[in-house]
Amino acid sequence: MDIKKTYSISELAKEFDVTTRSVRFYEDQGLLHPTRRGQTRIFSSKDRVRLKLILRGKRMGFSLAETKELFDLWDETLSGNEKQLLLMLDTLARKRAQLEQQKNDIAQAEMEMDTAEARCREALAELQKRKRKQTKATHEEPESIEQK
Amino acid sequence: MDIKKTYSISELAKEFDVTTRSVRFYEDQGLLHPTRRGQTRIFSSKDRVRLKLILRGKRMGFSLAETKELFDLWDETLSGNEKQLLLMLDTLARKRAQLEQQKNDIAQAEMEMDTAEARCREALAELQKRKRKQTKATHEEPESIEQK
DNA sequence: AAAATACTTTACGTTTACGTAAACTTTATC
DNA sequence: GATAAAGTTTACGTAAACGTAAAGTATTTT
Repeated sequence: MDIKKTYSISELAKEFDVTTRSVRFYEDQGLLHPTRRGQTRIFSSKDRVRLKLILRGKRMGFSLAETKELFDLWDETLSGNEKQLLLMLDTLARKRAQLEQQKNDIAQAEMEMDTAEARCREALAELQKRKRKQTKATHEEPESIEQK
Repeated sequence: MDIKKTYSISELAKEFDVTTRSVRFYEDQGLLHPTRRGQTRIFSSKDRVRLKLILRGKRMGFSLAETKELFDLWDETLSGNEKQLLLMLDTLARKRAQLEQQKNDIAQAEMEMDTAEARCREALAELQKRKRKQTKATHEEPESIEQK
């Protein structure tokens, strides 16, 4: 239960920081289904939710086509026959597998970033040590050390 | 320490299930740097690692350009001056934030898939119940029930 | 009513990440 | 030595996801 019932294109665009062009494109591709008042698009809170899902999907590396497939499948599922329900369960299982893969990828990436960061810090410490030595060695004219 | 030292283009392509076209494209974009024996490309195990990283990046929604930036930055970092090291640390922090966002996205998606699956199963159970009732009601001519 | 603001359609342009085909060379196999 | 297999360059093609005008309509503000 959202606060508002309907939204203009620019409201949605602003809220989710996308261009109106993108929103229209998503409609064009069948991902959003605003009604019209005259020419003007009126978006429902369902559309709003879907826009949110579209953008999350993008962050997770899903194409618009993939997201649309999910939307369509879910709509068909709501029509409620057994085959559709089973199909949806199947799709859900596959998507879960994909998410597992992504979680693994992220975990790997984090580990590698840990070691990368550690190496960076080591190298920095090494540089600092040398700097201090230098400072001691040239102790009588410390202004000779570069310090931008 | 990998098993092998060098790889042909088709070896890599097969191992990671990409086309040779893709591998050449990655080289063209400056992500891989095979040496040559005559015309033929010879890939090092460093190239192999990078290919693996490229593909993982793609699964995580990174563009080739982004991945290349990281590669380049890391190479510069290895040259070891302080500014580069600090820059790398900064980049690492930003990437971590990005990964956090992705983890949130995944967690959200998983929750939604949980409820979606639950609804599916409810709907299925509902259908089964109705079916059983039907069977009882028409108990004397059970062949009248559709069962494809 | 004039001007500004928000929205619309139509349509061509752009970037990314390759696919696909043509024509050629090099290397391995019979 | 012919032929197949694997590799190469060059170059045009394509789908996705918008960007960017252009030119018009509708609404609100002054």
